[in-house]
Amino acid sequence: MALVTRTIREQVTDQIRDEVVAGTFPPGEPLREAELAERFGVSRGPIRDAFLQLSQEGVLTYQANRGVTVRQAPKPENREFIVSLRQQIECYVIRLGIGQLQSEGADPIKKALADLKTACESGQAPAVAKCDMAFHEATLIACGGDDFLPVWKWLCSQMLLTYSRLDNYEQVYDEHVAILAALESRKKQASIEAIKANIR
Amino acid sequence: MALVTRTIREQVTDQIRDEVVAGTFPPGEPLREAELAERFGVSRGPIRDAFLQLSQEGVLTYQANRGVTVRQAPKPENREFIVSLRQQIECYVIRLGIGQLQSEGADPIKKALADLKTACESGQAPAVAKCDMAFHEATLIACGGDDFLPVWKWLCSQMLLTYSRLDNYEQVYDEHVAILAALESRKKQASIEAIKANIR
DNA sequence: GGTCGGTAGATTGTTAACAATTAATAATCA
DNA sequence: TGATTATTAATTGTTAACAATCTACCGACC
Repeated sequence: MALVTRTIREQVTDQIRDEVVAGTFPPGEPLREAELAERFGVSRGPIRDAFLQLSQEGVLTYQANRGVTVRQAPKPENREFIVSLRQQIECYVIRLGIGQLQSEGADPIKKALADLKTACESGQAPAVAKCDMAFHEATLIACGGDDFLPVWKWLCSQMLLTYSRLDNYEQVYDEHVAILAALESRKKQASIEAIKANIR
Repeated sequence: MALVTRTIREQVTDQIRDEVVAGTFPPGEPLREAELAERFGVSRGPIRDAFLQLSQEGVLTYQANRGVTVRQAPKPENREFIVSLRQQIECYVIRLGIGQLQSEGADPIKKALADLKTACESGQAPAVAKCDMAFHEATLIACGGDDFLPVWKWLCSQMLLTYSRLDNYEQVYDEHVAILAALESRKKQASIEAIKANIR
């Protein structure tokens, strides 16, 4: 059992990230360590760790002795550039790694796609956004792009902080089906086109 | 007095980052919390915070319950791409922000340039690398690119982990003089060219 | 009326002790 | 002998208490 033993810090970090992205906390208002510690039933230590990590990820803003707040969304004029950087990274990793992608290497991507399907059917935007990211992360890992994960996550966080285009869940799902299909058939150019069409 | 009150965590983080970049710790060998805590005369708390932050910055690699190690340098084939991303960010920020750059806004850049001169004359590679980064950081801030600082720092860390081209200190200094001159005269295209020539 | 200074409460920063996990060594059994 | 399981030491993860800092409030003074 117990394939992975997740530490409290990791669980708390994921939970807070989800809530911030889902818009639970009003922007500008500080997140209090003691409050969250009590809510999760843990001490302030892991909460502090989570705050620090999420600040680095670009989800929260940290000020010494004054705590953290939800990071304000990037300026609209910067969004296009951020999207471009994320596109470049995913396309670069695929271009380099699709050749050595084994057939069983795509299994995590398939699983992520199944989760995404469930989320789309449920119609809950935060769940869809989370599964969407998980799909792309699985793709990056499968293509050997682990090295770029931190910077990729930062870019994704910035995108998630802005209003996202999660309106047509059916289309979202279809686009990812197309990505997986192109990857599995080892079509480099088609995969890149599918990724570019999806990231926007 | 006391322009900024730097927390212990920040001081420790900077110190460890400097040492890692300078090559103090052999790659692969774990960094021990207790050992560093004793060396700095603080408790393990701030050390843990520093480890966590530096892992996010891409300087260290963190494994649950097993500590951190110096991150191995990115694969050589990825270096060119990383350099390209950093170039794009700096050029983008300058393109967008050079218009609203006030004359006194360049003061921190001038100060960074003076520090760089001192470092180049001393001939110590780690000091030069640090001042080099500080110069570019000051430039980004002056042009209103604060938002991109985390992702920019990650890219820089990756570059610093590979063997760098710090051989001709005089040229390094001259290149930065050229950058500042172009910025101060508000020449957008010339600034971008100077930046591109320097980042490699 | 407005500003300066101080006090009290709230909040974050740091520490040291304790718990849980890991890795290496020794002991047991086939 | 070889492999497998206890044991133990080293290390990280978590907690709770203590210290330092900041914020808001209130009163004295000009």
